[in-house]
Amino acid sequence: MLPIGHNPKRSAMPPDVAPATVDDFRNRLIAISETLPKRLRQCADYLAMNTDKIAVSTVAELAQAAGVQPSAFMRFCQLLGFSGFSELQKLFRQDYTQRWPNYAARLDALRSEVAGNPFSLLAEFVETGHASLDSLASTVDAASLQNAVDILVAAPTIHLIGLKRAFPIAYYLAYAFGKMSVPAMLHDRVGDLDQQHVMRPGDALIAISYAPYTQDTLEAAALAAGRGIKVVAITDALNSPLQRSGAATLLVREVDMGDFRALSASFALAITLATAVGARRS
Amino acid sequence: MLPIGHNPKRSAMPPDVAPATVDDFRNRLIAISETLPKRLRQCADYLAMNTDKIAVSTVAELAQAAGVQPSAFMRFCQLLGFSGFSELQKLFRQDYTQRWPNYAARLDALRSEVAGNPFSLLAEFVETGHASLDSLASTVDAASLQNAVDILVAAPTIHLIGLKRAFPIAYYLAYAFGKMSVPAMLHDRVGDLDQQHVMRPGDALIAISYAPYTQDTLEAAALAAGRGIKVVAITDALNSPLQRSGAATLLVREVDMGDFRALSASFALAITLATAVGARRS
DNA sequence: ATGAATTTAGAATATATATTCCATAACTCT
DNA sequence: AGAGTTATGGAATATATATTCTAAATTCAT
Repeated sequence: MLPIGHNPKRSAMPPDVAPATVDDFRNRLIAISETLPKRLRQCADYLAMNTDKIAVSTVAELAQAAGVQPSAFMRFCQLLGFSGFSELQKLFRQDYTQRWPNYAARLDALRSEVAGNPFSLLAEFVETGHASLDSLASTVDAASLQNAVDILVAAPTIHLIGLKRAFPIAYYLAYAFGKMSVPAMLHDRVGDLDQQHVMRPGDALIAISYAPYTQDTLEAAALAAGRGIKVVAITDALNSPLQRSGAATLLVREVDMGDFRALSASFALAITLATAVGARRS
Repeated sequence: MLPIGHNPKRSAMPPDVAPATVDDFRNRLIAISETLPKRLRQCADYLAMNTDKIAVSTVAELAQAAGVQPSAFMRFCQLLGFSGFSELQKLFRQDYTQRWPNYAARLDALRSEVAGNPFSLLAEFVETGHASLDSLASTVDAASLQNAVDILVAAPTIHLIGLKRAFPIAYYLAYAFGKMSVPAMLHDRVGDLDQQHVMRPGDALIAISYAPYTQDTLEAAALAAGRGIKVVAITDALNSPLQRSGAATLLVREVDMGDFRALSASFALAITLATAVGARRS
């Protein structure tokens, strides 16, 4: 009956004292999440990724989101050392009101701060990311997108080429197609493509290149076009050399900041292509 | 008895429809606050300066803070057009969480609409990209970022590992570091790292992994940590296994849609790291 | 200053939400 | 395989919280 005294059992025991700060909470969460049974682990995993929701949700909501019964969630709170959910929530509500006006205004404030501060730099890149995403709606139109999807859906195998800065996108497309069992081949040099048996009639090639255009990518596109393979180009200018291969072009203007360009817009476009093609093929 | 029909009395009447957005709320608040009797005006004034507290407080708390009875606060909510306080609070809780939309419902909507319409799919991915970028402000804090940059600046060589979905980010970091002549090595399997001579004392490792975590990445981080190499982790959960390597963690929540996740936020963070480190090194 | 209308405070009630309990299911260990 | 232990789901209960109601106070127009 007495809960006093130490217990050498395998799963974690609630400590005598509740976490007093959000950091305490974090640490305790990390500490116990190794040794948790299924449902309680679901709670831990969910909260680890969604700490921000604690302040504004009910147990019922959180429990459902974690795929768990409210009672399980309750027991989890107690394992963390709280008397119940209310106490946990109180902690986060306090934290929320403390560091507020920041949340929305923070980025603005930071942008004006001294350059060289990494955090204000982050604010800048976040901003350029937003800008790039916004521009996507005006550079890509529904018809060309539809056209590109149609081409890709019809292709037995989709070939991919993108080098240097464009490589992450080509890779990601290959990864996504793979996940959806869409036959795709990622190429990282023209040599591969050059062999007759690699690209077969009816196949399609997605070529990705931004200025200054990578020679290999252009060659690959030209090679494919020469063999009657349809080319879908993801590029950044109307007069991009990729156009010369008669490619179905999807235009992406990444806003650049200094020497580097974010790829937010390109990725949004890439996932769209992958998902749309995946959906149509299955 | 009938509340129908207009009333030409001096003080404001509740409108038929409740504010649907935070902006609506603000406008309505401003509109009526001129013509309010004492206690209700106190409510208005208090909320005008403390809108952020609405999501995480009870009527009793807010009423007390405004120096008013709960019932007065109640009547104020109704003047605003809400059925009661709960409805008002719901608006603000949603506004706070809306950045992490409810995908279950959303995906269903998409599945029907999107099959033949890639453009609306693109719109969705653009939106999730925006959401992910916004979330960075709340998951990454200035201190951890600064800490990570410090670690990387001090390292003679920066090692990079990120596989599967995280690979594009690792690759991009390597590319960016390369452009800035920061010594960096991209690893794509643990084997490389395992050799004593590859990671030298003082080096740092950037490990990138999102749930479900790739075993090789975790092993690499553990291996590095075991040799006293400092680890900077880019990951998505507090209890991410990367934490076990005592890594300096940068938390990124990519909003996911279905099986795929955009990488907008991760890239913004990656470029920031690269640029900040590059600037400090040169 | 007086009556009518409006506003208010506080108690009473309704509702939402957290929390506990217990029977059953899933493990562990021998 | 079977006893003992731990974990789970769901209903039952307790508690917090929102909301309504009414009598009293205040305000306003005349």
